[in-house]
Amino acid sequence: MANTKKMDFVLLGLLSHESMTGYEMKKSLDTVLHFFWGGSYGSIYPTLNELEKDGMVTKENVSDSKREKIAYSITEKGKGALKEWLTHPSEKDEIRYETLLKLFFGNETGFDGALKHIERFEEKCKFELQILHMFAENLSHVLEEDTHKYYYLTVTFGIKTYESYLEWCKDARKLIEGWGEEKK
Amino acid sequence: MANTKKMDFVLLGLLSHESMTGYEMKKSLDTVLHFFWGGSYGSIYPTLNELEKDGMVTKENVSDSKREKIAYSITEKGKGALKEWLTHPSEKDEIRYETLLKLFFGNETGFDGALKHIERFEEKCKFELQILHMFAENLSHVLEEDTHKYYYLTVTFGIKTYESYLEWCKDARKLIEGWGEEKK
DNA sequence: GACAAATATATCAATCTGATATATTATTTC
DNA sequence: GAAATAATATATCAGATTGATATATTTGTC
Repeated sequence: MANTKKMDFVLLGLLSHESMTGYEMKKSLDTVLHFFWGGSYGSIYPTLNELEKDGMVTKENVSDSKREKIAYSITEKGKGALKEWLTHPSEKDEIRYETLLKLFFGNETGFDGALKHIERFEEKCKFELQILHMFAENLSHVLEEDTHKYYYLTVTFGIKTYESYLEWCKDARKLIEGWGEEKK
Repeated sequence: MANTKKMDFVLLGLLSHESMTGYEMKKSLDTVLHFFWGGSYGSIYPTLNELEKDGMVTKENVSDSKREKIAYSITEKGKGALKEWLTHPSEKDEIRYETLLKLFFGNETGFDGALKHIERFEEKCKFELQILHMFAENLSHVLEEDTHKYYYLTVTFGIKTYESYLEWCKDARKLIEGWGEEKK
């Protein structure tokens, strides 16, 4: 499948919910999708132009309001392509955790170094969990709408995983502290 | 920090454990690091050449055995660079789950489509968990060695997270099935 | 009224992936 | 024991993506 480009479908998916600008898509990627996907301007804007050339989306200059912007909408062809992709099994599920990487090579820096990485990770998880709980609370009031149902599922995924990360942090700290005691 | 290249440190880290060939590093990435990091030949071999040019590693042609191969070893300079990187806070901790992405856009394919993605994800998690439990069991006998301690920590991370994924799968399936009932 | 923050689009070098090419050795199957 | 398949080993490349940066306007704040 060549070099299996995903950004196409991410943007089509967002546009299947509602028409928006590239900038707004980036904001969605940084907030609601942030817990399981990412994306940068460097792939958003070029991809949008390709999608338009291929008839998957249509552009509309919305300069009537104060600011010049380009609102994109999904076409029937775009919806078809999205649907087709959605029915295929997922290929790439992966985590890329620098924290774990540094922990794995921890013997170079010792127990103290490892503990610092874990503590920092712990703080980040607590912060993200707060946001996720807020999302869940807000969504719980509007679950009648179908798109919100699926959004809610991904939020519960985030909560489950971050909670398990925090549990692991506690266990890992205890293990390391125990190893520290051995050495004395 | 420019375009923050990580492969340098991944390879230096592996070589800090023991000298090996590029092929063996790839195998490590596909097995022990697989649960939190990745890497392809297309970045391994070029990076190894750069590292040698920079005096971070040394090459040694090991053609004495049956097969021609190049064994790499880390230098003192390389160890210094690795240590320096290890003490810096981690920057990039992220998951990229196509399953979650497809689930998020699930209203295009409906409950059945969502359930299929979750079931496939569930199977994958069960499979990975088996491997992780095997790793944990093997490691538990050799925990005296420091490098194994850190390895063990990453394995327990994998177990904790995959177990929480499985819990989420169960919850998510129930939720979706409930939503399916509503519609009837 | 000045200054910072947010909105909005766009591009680029550096990086990494996934695929492919090539060649040898080890192992399995008939 | 020959043939087919899998594993070992290195290497390269097009295509995808990131992170940074450039530019310009508008909104909000002190």
